[in-house]
Amino acid sequence: MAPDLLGKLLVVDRDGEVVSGRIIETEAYTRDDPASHSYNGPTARNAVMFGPAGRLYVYLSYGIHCCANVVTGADGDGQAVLLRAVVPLEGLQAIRRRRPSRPDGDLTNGPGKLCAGMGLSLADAGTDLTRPHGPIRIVDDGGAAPTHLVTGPRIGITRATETPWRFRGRW
DNA sequence: AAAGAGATGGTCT
DNA sequence: GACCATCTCTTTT
Repeated sequence: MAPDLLGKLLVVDRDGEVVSGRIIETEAYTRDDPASHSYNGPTARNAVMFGPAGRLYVYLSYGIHCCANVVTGADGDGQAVLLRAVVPLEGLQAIRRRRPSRPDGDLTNGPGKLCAGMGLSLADAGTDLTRPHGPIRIVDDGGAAPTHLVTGPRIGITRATETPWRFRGRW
């Protein structure tokens, strides 16, 4: 489920450099959801979404930006959670380097910005995020669950806009 | 501070 | 050929 990812860490650990951020905003997308990439069934693009949970689904948005999702459904379900925002934790230097002349508050506070700042791209699609020593992983460092949730409408979609499946953690 | 528009390319009809 | 799960820069209050 989407809220379960709030508070966890997205860690990118490669090229001898560790970058991480705490997930503070997500959106849920399911198979029976008109706004979801999986709505019309499996295609070449969304194949990862229909795979097992815990994999990274990355797509190209508006021809320019990459957006990262965590597959949350069982194999064949076509369900994923879009990572909308993280708070930088480790590797702030590297994140700033990838996002030149942006204020600190705008480094990873959006799905495209998050990918840019953390260095994620289409080439990373399909990565198993549950491998303890993998290059990209979701980590539960404990005690980081939000004290409460704020839900709201999803952003940037034109269908099923009334479905309040955007989740922001508050601490 | 808010609003508007352009960039840019894969995917699906 | 239309439609985007967005971002950034420029223009206007």
